[in-house]
Amino acid sequence: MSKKHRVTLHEVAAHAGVSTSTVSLVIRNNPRISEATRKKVFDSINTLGYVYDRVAANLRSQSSGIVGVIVTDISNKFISEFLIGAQNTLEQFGYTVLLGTTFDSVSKQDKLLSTMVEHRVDGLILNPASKSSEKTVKKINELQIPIVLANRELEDANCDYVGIDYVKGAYIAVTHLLEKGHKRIAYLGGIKASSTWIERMQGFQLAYERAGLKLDESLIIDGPPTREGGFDAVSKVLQNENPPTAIFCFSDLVASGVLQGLALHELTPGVDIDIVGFDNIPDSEIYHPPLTTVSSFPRSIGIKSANILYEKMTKSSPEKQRIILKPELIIRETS
Amino acid sequence: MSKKHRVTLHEVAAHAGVSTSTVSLVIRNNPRISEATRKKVFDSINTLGYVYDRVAANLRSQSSGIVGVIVTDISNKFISEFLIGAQNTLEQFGYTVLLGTTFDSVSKQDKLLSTMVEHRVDGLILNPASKSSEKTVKKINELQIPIVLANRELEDANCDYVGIDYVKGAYIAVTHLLEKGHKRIAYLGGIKASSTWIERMQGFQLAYERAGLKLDESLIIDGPPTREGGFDAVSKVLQNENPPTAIFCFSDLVASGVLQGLALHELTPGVDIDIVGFDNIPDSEIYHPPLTTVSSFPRSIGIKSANILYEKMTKSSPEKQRIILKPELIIRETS
DNA sequence: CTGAAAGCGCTTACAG
DNA sequence: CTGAAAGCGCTTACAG
Repeated sequence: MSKKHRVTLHEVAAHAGVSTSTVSLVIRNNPRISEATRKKVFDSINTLGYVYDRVAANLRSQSSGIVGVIVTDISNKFISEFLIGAQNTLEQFGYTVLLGTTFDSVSKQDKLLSTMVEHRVDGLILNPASKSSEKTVKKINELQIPIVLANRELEDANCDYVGIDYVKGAYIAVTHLLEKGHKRIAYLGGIKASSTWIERMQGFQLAYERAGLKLDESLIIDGPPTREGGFDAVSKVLQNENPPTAIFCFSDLVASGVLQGLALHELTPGVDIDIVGFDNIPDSEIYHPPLTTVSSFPRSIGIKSANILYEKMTKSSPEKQRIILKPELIIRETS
Repeated sequence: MSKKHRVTLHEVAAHAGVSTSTVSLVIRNNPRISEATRKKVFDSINTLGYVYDRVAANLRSQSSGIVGVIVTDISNKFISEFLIGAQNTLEQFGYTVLLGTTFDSVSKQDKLLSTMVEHRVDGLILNPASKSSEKTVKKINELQIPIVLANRELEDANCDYVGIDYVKGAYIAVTHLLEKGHKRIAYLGGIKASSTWIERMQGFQLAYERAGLKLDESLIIDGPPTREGGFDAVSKVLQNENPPTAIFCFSDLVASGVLQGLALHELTPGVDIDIVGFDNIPDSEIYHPPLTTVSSFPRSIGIKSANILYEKMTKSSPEKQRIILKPELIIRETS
């Protein structure tokens, strides 16, 4: 093993006494090579310490074996679970994952999209930033590679999509609160411009309509889909002259901030005020107190996204797919 | 914009009426190209919709612009925070991150290491699997690329390292419990073979020694560094004929499982039994009840790791570095 | 079942 | 300040 020089196919071929084509075929397990030759080549590979150069292979074969996955925030458990599902599935198919995190910034997202294309990714799974604009959609539609959107749908984007039914999720959560007798329910956190926020809002309204109630706009406070966002939103809504008796949170992460804020005001969730989250992240179970929430299925979304992408990358004319998973209500101690 | 064909440097050169070398230099912002030529070339790039092909560039220039980051578990908040730090820093330096998750499996780690090298990553940040063996170390030492280890040190590995002082962290946690009058303290979770477990054990022992106490091996139960691991360990230790009055947990994640297990036995943390975690992940603050824990600094570790790796990738003969961050005790309600 | 030759799309000296 | 030519390390038809 030399220090700087990388062993090439040529050298392996020379050492084994065959042609480079043969070595290439052996490496890729092509069955039309005889067992004897195969063994000879593998011996040479081992003694020379040859390392396959995918960069060269990719240039020649015009595919990279790399899939880009762009998400908004890996420290959000929902997203990290989603990522695990996508990554595991992709790796099983033999792909490697190039990860990008946008922190919900559209400009960062644009940059990542460009970088990934320059790296010739074979496909892309995108969990779009909340404020993705028409410009983003245009860019995505111009991309010449398979792409699937996850968790958040983009209007007019010509892509496959995997997500959950946020309308229904919000509907069951709010209906649960209404059935408990609440008439003033707040909706806290999440970016108003995003499809995920809008769809929850639709479910929220639907539940109100069916109950024959009118909603109070002053109880709807949007903000970043983070713990801080939840903390700020609850602080604001508690200053309302007629404060809510229950809160529907955009996500469990937002709910965690809401719980923090309530503790500060010495309000006990489930007693003084009812709270419902969204996502059912594992930690919601050990929040203080354990959080009632809507269960979505991030890992399944990741797996499904990867499967669809794989089909798009390998089949010639796959059908466009749109998969919507059904949510469930998990009742714990905050309601 | 044609549908299948990718525009090449050649075509841009022809369109702009210059040579490919010139286009190449323009793209890479080489200052020795005149402003006029530069503009002409950029115009052609835009009208043709040219996309830079890094795969080709990388093959020729023998560097990929990609850094591999291999971690044990992105759904662990400590790790995801670490990743954010590393990734942000690396991206600022212009690198793209190829992510690998081992789920603490050594064989998966081996495979990922190979894949990354085949993709010609320029450098590697490795958060080693708990049971990484001598074989792993040998493999790492043979790698011809810069590599920095994070969070867990590997004996005899010839690498830079960034982590925190686990001995001291465990020492301050256990001393805190001893000062509260506890004499039977359990140590739950974590893999016995890993440096992170061993170092905490050393701190644990040191605290006991200074207090003039002898430790009881039956209160030391190792296991996977996960919530499930914590749950299982606490279930076991509670069956001890002389159960502990306090528990030092390998990590906050383990502590979350311990809290779950205690709830099942109707023991109230901070009242019936004291608990201390390790990591100070954001959620520990809203655990039920809020967890006393040792604060480590995952994001800083990520940032430091990336900085050191960058130096190694760019400087010719950097000094070997070993950075150990100091932990702090955060007292909340479980003790 | 195996080999000789061309080429993927860039960058790199080198020449002018 | 710019161009012609070689080459990075593979894979891909094609021929035998």
